Amino acid sequence: MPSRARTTTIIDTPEGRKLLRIHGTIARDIGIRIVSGQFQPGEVLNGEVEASDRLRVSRTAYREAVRILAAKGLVESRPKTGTRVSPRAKWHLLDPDVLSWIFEFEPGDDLLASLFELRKIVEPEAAALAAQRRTEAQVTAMAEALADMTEHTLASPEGRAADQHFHAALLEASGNPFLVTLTSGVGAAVAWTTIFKQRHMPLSRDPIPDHRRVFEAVAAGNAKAAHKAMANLVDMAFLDTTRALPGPADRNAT
Amino acid sequence: MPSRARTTTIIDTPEGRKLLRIHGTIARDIGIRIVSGQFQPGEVLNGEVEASDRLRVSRTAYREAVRILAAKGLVESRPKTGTRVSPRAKWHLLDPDVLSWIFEFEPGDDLLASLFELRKIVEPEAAALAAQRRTEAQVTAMAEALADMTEHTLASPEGRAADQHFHAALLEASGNPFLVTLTSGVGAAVAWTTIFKQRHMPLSRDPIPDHRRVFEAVAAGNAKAAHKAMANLVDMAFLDTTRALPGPADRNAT
DNA sequence: CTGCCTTCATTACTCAGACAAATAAAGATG
DNA sequence: CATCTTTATTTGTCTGAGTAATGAAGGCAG
Repeated sequence: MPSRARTTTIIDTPEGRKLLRIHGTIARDIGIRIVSGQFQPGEVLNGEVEASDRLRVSRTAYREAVRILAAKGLVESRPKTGTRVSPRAKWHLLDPDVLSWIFEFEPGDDLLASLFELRKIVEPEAAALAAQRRTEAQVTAMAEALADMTEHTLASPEGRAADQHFHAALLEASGNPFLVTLTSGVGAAVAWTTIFKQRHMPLSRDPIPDHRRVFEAVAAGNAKAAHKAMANLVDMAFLDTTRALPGPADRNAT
Repeated sequence: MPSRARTTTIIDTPEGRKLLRIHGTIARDIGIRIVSGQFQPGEVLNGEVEASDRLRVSRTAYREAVRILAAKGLVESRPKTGTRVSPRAKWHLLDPDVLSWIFEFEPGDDLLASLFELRKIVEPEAAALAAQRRTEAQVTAMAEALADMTEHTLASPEGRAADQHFHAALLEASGNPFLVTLTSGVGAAVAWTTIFKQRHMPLSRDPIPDHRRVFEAVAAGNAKAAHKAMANLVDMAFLDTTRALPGPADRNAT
């Protein structure tokens, strides 16, 4: 028996990506196909046996992948009927993984606009709350992150990490755990597209001053100013992102 | 061998609850213990073998439960170290299941306040967007839901369903899928507490007029009025909920 | 013909036991 | 003392069997 080349299952680990087990990679694969429209809502996936041996994995691994997708609202499985893709209304669109899968394939234009619409609603308010509630330690953390951002630019990984730290500290300062999860997930997904952006055009505009304005307003405890500064920052980020992503991307008009 | 009484595994299905498989019930069990603080972040769960035979289930079922929890960011498992509860910052607090688990055990007072803070930020804006973008069909749907709410009251299951339909239609009208998932999940969790509320006190105030004002503003396409009316509605809902939930609930001060 | 009940076939669900892979910690080596 | 190697433990994966749920087809009365 030639057996399978399973022992050499080197999981596709591009670079800074969290390395996944088999069930993780399969969940990601199918998840991407679902959010990209390759598997339409209502469509039934192949049965466990067929699917698992088409993918050359055990049923166990495949089933765990399906559990993950079901936990994120992408599929629903019942005996006799099989596993079918859920309607889009049931998808947990704000789940970090689902978001990353969406942005993995294509940003999606209208979805991107919706996402920034959400940011525009939430983040300024979060900044305003942070201005009212921030502790000294949080101000210090934001200051350090801002300094790191200034030193390394957004063109470097360190700079992007500093950007993330800045926003994380700000959200932390808002004192609302729901705002933290919401915006951190969204922010991570958007940041992922920023990398694409950097490839196409060097960098349209220096984002540091925008960040500095937000920081100073929060540090000063000026909620109104923080709100305004953050609103401006989101607007600018949206402009940068849309300008960088060229195509009309009309491959599937949902 | 007497075997086990597994054949009589009647899954605990209280009433209107979605009936769960074994892996689902286990995930829910552990999930509730995590969000309620019985399993602290950083703590490692029992090994798969020990845990699975303590629960009298197969390792497969237990593992699928862990996959679900991992998909929701509650745990992280690696070989040799085991499965450990993730820090709260990694939890997907806006996941519908996680939310329901949180509200299953204890509303949580500060968490409840944070949740309504989020609603207060998002829902008025969603109403404003709905006022600008709603189609005739969506207005009709909202009108019907409102009529049903008026007929049956919130004291009846039909009335609560109508309430959900009303808000769902409104969110749909906002044209932003992220707002839909965000608010529908949050709304469902809050609605779940409404049932508790009804048990303790009959009903403090008639919510119909609040809803009617929102509806009329949206139907008229008046974004500002819709924003204001919805803000008022959320405020009232918060007052009702906090007034109904009595205790200081000091059992675990996070 | 219609409506309800029973039977049946299909599918996911659960179980059991074995082996593989990863990795933190202990131990050996320089 | 530092670094490499070994080891033990835990999750990860595979296989094959049997169970439970359920939509659909068929039977039976009205």
